[in-house]
Amino acid sequence: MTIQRPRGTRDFLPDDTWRRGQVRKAMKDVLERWGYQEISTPTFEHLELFTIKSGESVTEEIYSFKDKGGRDIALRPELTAPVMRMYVSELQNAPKPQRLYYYGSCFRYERPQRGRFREFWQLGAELIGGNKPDSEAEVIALADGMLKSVGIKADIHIGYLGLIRSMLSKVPQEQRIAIMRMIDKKERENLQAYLGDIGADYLGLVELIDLKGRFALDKALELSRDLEKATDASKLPVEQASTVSTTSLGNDPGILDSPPLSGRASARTCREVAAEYGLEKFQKMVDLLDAYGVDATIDFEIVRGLEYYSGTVFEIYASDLGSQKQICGGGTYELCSLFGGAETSSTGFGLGFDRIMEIVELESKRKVPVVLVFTPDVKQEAIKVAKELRNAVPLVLDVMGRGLGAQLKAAAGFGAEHVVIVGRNELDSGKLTLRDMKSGEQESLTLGEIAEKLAGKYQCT
RNA sequence: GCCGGGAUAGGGUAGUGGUUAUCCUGAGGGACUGUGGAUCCCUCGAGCUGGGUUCGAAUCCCGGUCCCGGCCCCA
Repeated sequence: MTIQRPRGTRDFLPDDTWRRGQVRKAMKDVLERWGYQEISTPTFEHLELFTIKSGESVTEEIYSFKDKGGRDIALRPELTAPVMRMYVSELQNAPKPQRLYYYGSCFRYERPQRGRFREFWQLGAELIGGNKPDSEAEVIALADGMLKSVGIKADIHIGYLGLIRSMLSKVPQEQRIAIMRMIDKKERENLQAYLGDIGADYLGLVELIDLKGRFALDKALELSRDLEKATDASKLPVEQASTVSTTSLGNDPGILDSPPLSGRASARTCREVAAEYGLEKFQKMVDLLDAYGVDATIDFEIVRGLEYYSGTVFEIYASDLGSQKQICGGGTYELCSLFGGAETSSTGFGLGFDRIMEIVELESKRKVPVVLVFTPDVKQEAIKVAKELRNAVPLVLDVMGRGLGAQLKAAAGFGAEHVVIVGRNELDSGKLTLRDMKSGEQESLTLGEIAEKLAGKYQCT
């Protein structure tokens, strides 16, 4: 009986690992060109880091345990919180903005299915220290560039929480939470009915989220004007919703338990984040995206359900991925104060690396190393030759004690394109035999000539 | 947590109660002593797991594990 992998985990064979490496490298190249710097954080953290950010309910989906010192430890379920923790403790006084990126595995105790595993990889970026339209546009354009670099065609949907939060400032908080949830869940009928029940039809929310693209923006501008008028007239204290409150967990059971909420509700009750009209900011951002040449759909239905997002939010979808088609999510948020730092806006995103791997198509294939074939009587010399050639190309040589014929046979089975043959004749003449395994042609060349000839064909990546 | 479909050598498979479990591929060894995947020979290697029904179970029934797809959820 062999030992199995734990549920929801995967082994990556050499080919898989190579493919993942290629994709990762292509996307990292883009990040580096945009001036982002890689960081890494621990695989496990104090459980508290994640419950502070997302509420106690997340513990249900976290791999957590008590260590031998009695500490509550969690395998990280995401990377934003660790990155922000690191920023608060190490980088608060560094020049802003900070452009950072990360790649690493995360763990969630969930039911595995297509594009969803218990250990999965995220590649993400954070631009910390600004909330201007410029930051948001840069980050979205960066995500777009990364996906394009690996040939993925994706739909980018961008929303703006400033407007919706402002609209919702007119209704009590519990209702706000319920409404956000219904928008996020795309429960249109329920939303319509609920807004009717509480007499909030006049907000025009359903109309707004039904529109996509340019029309959505026009509608938003219209609603924004109405909103200003209404506010002026009634002198409603907009600050009620605009105040940044750093109150941590909302432990009010009345709110947590109020139907029809569950799950994310606790996350939303964590805190209030600044809400402002600022629709012109969003418009500027859209114009900048245009300059970047990014094709995005304006979609106010994107609310990302999380209380700490404050400005632009976005999600990216890939069509042929079935039910788990979202490959990227991000936005502008304020998390620093939760971890004890001065409040700072950041914009960032996380890419679901495994889902991307399901849809990328790689044109290149991995090169099989050159095989050095030798007659057993010159093994010592062959090893010295191998050592030299390895400066130029990846190369393997027999360790199975095979004779020349068997070595060639093995090289053919191995899929080698080139074989270098070393025997007494070659050593005496000073020229080695280079055999092209496809054509069967052989030529006599010096070690240097072989190295030069093959180097270009076996560039290690 | 819920619903559906699965699980037979390393990979791919056949087999609806009957005793040595099918075939392909693969891997290792040998023949072959300085030139190819051929051929020949030998070897290795399997019914997820635990119960039950039965004279007898890969096959039928139940539990569990894992995989695939869909819900719930997705910080």
